[in-house]
Amino acid sequence: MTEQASVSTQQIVEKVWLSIAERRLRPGVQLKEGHLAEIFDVSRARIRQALTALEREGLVTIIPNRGAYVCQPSVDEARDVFFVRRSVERCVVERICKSTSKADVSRLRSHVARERVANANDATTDIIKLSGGFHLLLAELSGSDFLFGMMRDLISRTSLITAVYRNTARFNCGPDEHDEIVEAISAGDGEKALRLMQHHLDHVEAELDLREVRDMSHDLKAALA
Amino acid sequence: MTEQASVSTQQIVEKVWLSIAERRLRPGVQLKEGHLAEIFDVSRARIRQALTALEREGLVTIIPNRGAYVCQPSVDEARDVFFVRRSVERCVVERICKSTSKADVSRLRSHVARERVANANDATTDIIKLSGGFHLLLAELSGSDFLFGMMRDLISRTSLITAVYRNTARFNCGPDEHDEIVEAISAGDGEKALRLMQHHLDHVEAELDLREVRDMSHDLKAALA
DNA sequence: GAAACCAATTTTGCCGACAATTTAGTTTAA
DNA sequence: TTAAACTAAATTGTCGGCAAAATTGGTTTC
Repeated sequence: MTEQASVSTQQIVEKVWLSIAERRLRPGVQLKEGHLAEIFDVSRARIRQALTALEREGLVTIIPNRGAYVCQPSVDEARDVFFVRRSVERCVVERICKSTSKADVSRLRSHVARERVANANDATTDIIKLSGGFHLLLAELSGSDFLFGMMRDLISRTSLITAVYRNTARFNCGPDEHDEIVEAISAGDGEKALRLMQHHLDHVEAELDLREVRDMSHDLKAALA
Repeated sequence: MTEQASVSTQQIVEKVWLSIAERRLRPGVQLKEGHLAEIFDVSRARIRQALTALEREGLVTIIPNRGAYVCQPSVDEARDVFFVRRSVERCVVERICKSTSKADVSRLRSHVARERVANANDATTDIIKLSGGFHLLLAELSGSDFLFGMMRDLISRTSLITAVYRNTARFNCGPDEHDEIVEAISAGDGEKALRLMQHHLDHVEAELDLREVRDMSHDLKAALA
């Protein structure tokens, strides 16, 4: 018999995060500690940790004595996130363009290459992770820890918003626009990189359907399977 | 006999936050769960919650299996926080200037008035809370939940940095500069408000002594008394 | 004399169980 | 018929205790 190592808090967070991003867990669903504990086969204490982490990332709302629910971002909140993202991403690109090393460009290129592979294979999970990861990598290369943390928050919130409001079947944060941005940075053309980034964010936001959605899935166990 | 209600998690966070901001808890000090539990007379579980909250605010670092320590922000990290603050505060002021109501200005004026009172009375605790609160109020009035949350993070980190690196005895975030900013906003002069805010942040950063500090206080109980 | 090792103590991580609160269902009265 | 009130079930909040990991202090060895 093999010793069955229990699931870590981080793994639970990622699993729930993915389930939300892939629209298997719908906004408004209550995440009951007991159910999750049973599903992941861990104690409720660990579930609790995961839920507070998810609250910090803006994916769930915890109401005292009432429980944790998948966030239902309003249209205003969605626009708010995109507004802040525009500012932050501008900041990031500006900083990167001030001092780019060859190693940085190489990391960016290899990341975009992985995005292409995921897209070619239609690997939904990888596509979601990597398209967010691109922007996260940019923040990392900007050299500001605080911007990095902020981008982390913004990306998880954007994932939720995209999951709720997107109307197209395809994920919109494709590798082509990422690629253009990388090449502009590599060429040292800061102006162009900034312009491309703004357009990129415009496209992502433009593909959202900003009508209110009220939908619930009670199939918690199946969604997390 | 009166029923002794136990201390809430939030109260513990605030208490530790203040102790750090007032330099009674020095950077690098380990915050042992057992000791804190004894000091506040609560269970370790609640201390644990408070510590994770403090970690999120950037005031303590939690190392797995090793414990929680008061953060020791490096000079680079300090500059990083101020860099981001400049961008965010610019964003906030721009948004406020676009649409200011009389009620907003009135709230700002009354806040600055409270700052004046605290300064006149030399009430250190109030001065710290209110000077941060001014910037937080600006973020609130900007109407962006995300900017508000970000400013919350930035302020707590700035408090830590100020506690570590300031060389003057006085707190620098005085009400006079705040007052000027409010009046510029009230007059609808966005350009001036922005300029004043930048100068204000310059002053705050300029009064920091950016040499490394290595100091520890073991007097945990006294610092929290 | 210094480095390495080992045991005893301290501290963190985790889980199960109990208490408090909320929710859902049923009864009762207007 | 409706609404309030009461009861039972379910869910969250909290605590104490135990296991695992790390620190400390002393001892041995080279």
